Amino acid sequence: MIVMKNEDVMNLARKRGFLWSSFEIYSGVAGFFDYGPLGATLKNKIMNKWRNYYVVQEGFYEIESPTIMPEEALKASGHVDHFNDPMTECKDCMDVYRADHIIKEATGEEVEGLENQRLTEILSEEKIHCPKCGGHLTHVWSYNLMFQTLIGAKGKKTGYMRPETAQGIFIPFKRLLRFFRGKLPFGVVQLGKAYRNEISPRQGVIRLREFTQAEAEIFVDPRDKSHPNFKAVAGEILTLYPAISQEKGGESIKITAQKAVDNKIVASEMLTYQLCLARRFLMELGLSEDVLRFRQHLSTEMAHYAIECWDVEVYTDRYGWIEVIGIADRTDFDLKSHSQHSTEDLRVFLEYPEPRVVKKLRVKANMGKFGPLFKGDAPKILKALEEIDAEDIKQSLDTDGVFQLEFNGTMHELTPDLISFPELEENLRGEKIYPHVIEPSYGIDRIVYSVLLHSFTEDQDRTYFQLPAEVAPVEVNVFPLLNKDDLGRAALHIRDDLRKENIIAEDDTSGTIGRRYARSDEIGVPFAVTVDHQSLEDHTVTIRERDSQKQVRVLISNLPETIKGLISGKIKFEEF
RNA sequence: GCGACUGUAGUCUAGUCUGGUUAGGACUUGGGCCUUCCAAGCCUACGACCCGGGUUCAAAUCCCGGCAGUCGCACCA
Repeated sequence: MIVMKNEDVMNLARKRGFLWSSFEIYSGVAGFFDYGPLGATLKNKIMNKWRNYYVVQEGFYEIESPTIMPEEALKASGHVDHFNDPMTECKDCMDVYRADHIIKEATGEEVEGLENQRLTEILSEEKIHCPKCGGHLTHVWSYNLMFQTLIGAKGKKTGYMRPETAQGIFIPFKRLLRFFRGKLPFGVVQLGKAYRNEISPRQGVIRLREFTQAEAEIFVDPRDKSHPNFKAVAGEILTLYPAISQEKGGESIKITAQKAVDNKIVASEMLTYQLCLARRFLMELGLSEDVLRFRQHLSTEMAHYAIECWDVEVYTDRYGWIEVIGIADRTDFDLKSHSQHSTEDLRVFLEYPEPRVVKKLRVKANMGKFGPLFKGDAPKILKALEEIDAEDIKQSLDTDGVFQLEFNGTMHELTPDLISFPELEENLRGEKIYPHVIEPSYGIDRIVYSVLLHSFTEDQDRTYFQLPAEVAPVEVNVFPLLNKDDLGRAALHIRDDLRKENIIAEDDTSGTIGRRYARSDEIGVPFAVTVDHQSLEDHTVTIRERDSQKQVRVLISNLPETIKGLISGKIKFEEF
């Protein structure tokens, strides 16, 4: 049974301090949300769980880079060009077009890079109308998904809020490569805010203008996308929705990770391994198999940097299937592009298993003649010769008897008596290549939302978040059964003892015990400890489990250890 | 971005059409009473007309603008 009610979930989340829209007293700004006291803790716990997965278990390292980036870096990444489209809209049929595209279609002129105002003028000068219905077009506006800012007192340098955390990992690649002592594969992660100035963010926490990403960039040898630990996940069953099924209107398929690779449904072990990891992560957060699927991007929707991408989607009642994680093979797009724009060599030297012997021609000058002929220019001409493929020079000499070299604006004729071509055996130990990047990119806010949505439970007389104990923002509540005698004081002692053991413990004395259980359940506290009169006599208390509402009695002295075991899952409540 | 509709305590809502007393109720929440285990009851307290401007003797109510929300269109590299 799956109960989801976006409305009820968001109401409860707002009421109990998980999530609310930001800047409410100034009537709010669309696309921004606050995490309240419980929400922030829940989110942090989910992020820490993510760290445990990727940093501790996978052995990747976390870095932190600035959220403001200079224009050059985002030009290299392709974001400046892809986020700056001049748009125009038909006043009649309301279709939206790229203004430069329409003009090019109508006039054949390339107008890319012109100012919006100029484009607007061209539209009216050339009497260009809506290609669909012939209606009038609006003025041209910039459709820019990045938040722009100016860096420095004089504000001469344009900066942008980063649209993804990934770039912060690609840019210092040389230093990272050195940190990992030059060996592939290695993984670097970053958790942090990213910013996109969405046109119309109207889907609550699903499309935020400022959101939290957790991204891992795994740098791999492009010729070897196997995974050393693939066996560990090979038997896991994945719900895949490949591009080809989507195009044919087909259904998703259930298939083992091994078969997905064997049948080439997913391109590599590396990618498939990441799918399995994502699935495990979400399931441990309480999302069940039947609300999860992996949808492959169609070639038309793929981002500019990827060759293959799988979205991990979660089913929601309000929005249908939503993407919570994107797992992409970004190839060498980013490193190559940053190399070209920055002139830094971001390649990795990969050693061959065996050195390769390559036979090669070398240009050898007969210095006895070469020197006197060219005098002072001789060394420079020699250097220029080395830049040219020896095969080409030899061929030219063999056929024409002369090789023309342009140097410093004058032509020099090189004759066969000046140079010879001894054959050399070169010992190649490896080559320099751009690593490929496998990138799982988690949308933390959407995951928090999914966890709340799917943990939301309504039974006959309770409404509550059935959060996994591991991520519950309050781990245990301590209640005196009644507000009299010394029960309250005893409860506070117990609460403090639990806190000393790093357990998130709260107390509540307001209202009847039933009301307090209800309040406690509502925010998903997995366990409640109740102090009664018997506690004062035999030093025992009861532990009540949220989901079963059953109680067991334990010694107060064993309580912290028991609660810890229950939260971590090492002790099962049913086993008492 | 465009259009339609909507906006009263934490929540749900009465009042708005037809301008006029101290903006009413329920739930929630805080304090207290009662209470030996699952939102009971009683007393009590806190708490609101989205923001700005206009019309008027007087605006929650009428008008204009803004913001936000919902829906539709579009957008979502």
